[in-house]
Amino acid sequence: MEKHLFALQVSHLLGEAFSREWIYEQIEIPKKESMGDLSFPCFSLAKTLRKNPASIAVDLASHIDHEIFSEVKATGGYVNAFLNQSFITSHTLKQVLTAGRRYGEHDIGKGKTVVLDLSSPNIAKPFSMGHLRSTVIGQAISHLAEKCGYKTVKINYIGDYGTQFGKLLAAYHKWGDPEKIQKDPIKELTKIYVQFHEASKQDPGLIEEGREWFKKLEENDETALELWRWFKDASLKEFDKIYELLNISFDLVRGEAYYNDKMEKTITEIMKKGILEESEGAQVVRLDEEGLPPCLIRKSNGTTTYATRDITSAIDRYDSFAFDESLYVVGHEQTLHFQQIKHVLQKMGYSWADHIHHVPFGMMLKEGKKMSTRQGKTILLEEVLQEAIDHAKQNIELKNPDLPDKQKVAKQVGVGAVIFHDLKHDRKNDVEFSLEQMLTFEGNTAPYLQYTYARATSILRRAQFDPDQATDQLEDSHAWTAIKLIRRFPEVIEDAYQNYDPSRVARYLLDLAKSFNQYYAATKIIGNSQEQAHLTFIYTLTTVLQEGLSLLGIETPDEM
RNA sequence: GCCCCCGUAGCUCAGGGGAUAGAGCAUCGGUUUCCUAAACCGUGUGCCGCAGGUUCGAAUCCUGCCGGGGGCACCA
Repeated sequence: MEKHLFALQVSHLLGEAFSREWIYEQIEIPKKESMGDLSFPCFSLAKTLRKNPASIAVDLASHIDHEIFSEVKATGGYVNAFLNQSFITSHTLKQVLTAGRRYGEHDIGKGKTVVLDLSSPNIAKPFSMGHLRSTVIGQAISHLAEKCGYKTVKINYIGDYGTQFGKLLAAYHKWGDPEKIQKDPIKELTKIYVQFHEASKQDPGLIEEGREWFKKLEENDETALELWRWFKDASLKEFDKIYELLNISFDLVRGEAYYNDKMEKTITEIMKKGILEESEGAQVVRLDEEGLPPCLIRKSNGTTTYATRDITSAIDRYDSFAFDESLYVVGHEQTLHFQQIKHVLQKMGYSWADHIHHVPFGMMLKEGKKMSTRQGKTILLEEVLQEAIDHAKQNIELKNPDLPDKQKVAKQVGVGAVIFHDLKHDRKNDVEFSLEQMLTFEGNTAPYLQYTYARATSILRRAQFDPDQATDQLEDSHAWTAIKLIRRFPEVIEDAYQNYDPSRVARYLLDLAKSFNQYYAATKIIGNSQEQAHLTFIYTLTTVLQEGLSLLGIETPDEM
């Protein structure tokens, strides 16, 4: 509102030469609060107006006048505007009070559907830190999409097929111990899988055995199928424990194997479009015009690839959900793969292929290197979560031993810390795994945000705040930074969704909490002459903080 | 070899054409007769990988180089 008004005023003064849209885009928030609340740089006007930026700024500043601004002044080449704090504060508090937790909603996605591919762990393998990224980023994006008015369909596309299972079956017949597997399936299966890889270095014949077992699986050999089902069920049970901890559910859980009998149709279709070619005994779609390597559709031994499966599943997703956007929250090492399947779909004539977006993210690194299941280097998420919860429990015993429901709060704090540690980083960057950092509960962390929330709600509780008694007339400069941030919440949501980047919300919440803690340290609320107004402000802040954290999939205990 | 991403404080990271480059952690010091000290305040920190170029203005855009990572059809 204030930004539009500012642009409008500047636009009137400058006349036709510069569009209001352009002026609006130029407006920025000054680096330092002491410089003002909004700023318009005049440098690029200098050439056209043939005046130096500083005098343009002086000229503009002297002519801007509106009750929403308490002061407008020129500083160097900038026109800096200070907002009328009581007016804006009152307006902001009113907005949040009216909307409640719906504050920040948009209707840009109204009537539209977003399909998300997220988590997608592989059976018989541990749920790694890498899958955590896909899961929590995907979950946050789905929440953001819903906040923007979209309907979402969350799909967990389980990796339950491929040559790797042949290897696992071969390994099982060599070293498998049914009792041990029964007891701790993923650990035991991973062990023999790693063992298989070690042994195959000495004995390459093992790889051939693996291929043969996969062939049996494809031919529906009963022994192979039975084992495959066993491993799959056992794995899914393990994954569910983690999903329960993370508090995430899916609309559809489906394995790649689901598409086994549907791929011939896809291949036939590709062939009919005349884009399928023979190459080195295999069948491919050439993507020379796009500057990409060919997309392998059928291997020379007649079996299909995951590209074929992903093309088939993409078509199936469109047929089932008629999506407006289809997002794949998958690591950036698969960028090429998604470019390929998107282009193949386009060549097949599907215009909706343009609405497929790979949402890549960086890898979890260990000592600067990719973690690999084969080398047994993966870090188990379940262990990390457990350590985080234990650590939270210790903190509670130390700092708030009388807290009721300690175990529940420890879970909320520990899990929140792990989720937030992942989400606060820019999605695209690689993250160096550090248990120490994940277990830090001070500074830029989820526990910091939760603690802020708990302290704020604690005041409301003690003062027996009743939203019906709210008043929006607050005069307090300490609250100003937080008020301005609360105003920005809706645009942060939209921006984060449109960039598929939850870290923007994460960093925003840190700023918001920081501003509140500064206010809190400087203000005595209970007994204050404006007590009701302060409580109202705190109430709106907890609303935004809670809603923001909830978008990230993080819970907010009232006490901790 | 080719393609993509990254290089900012001791560490982990923001900032992605605009003002004196910022946070957190770590260091050191301070704040509790007061609503949760998982907090707040103060303190120090930078050839923004290197070299050119574009621009009134570059950490930011372009080119080259160096360093790290990922990918490049029968793994997914």
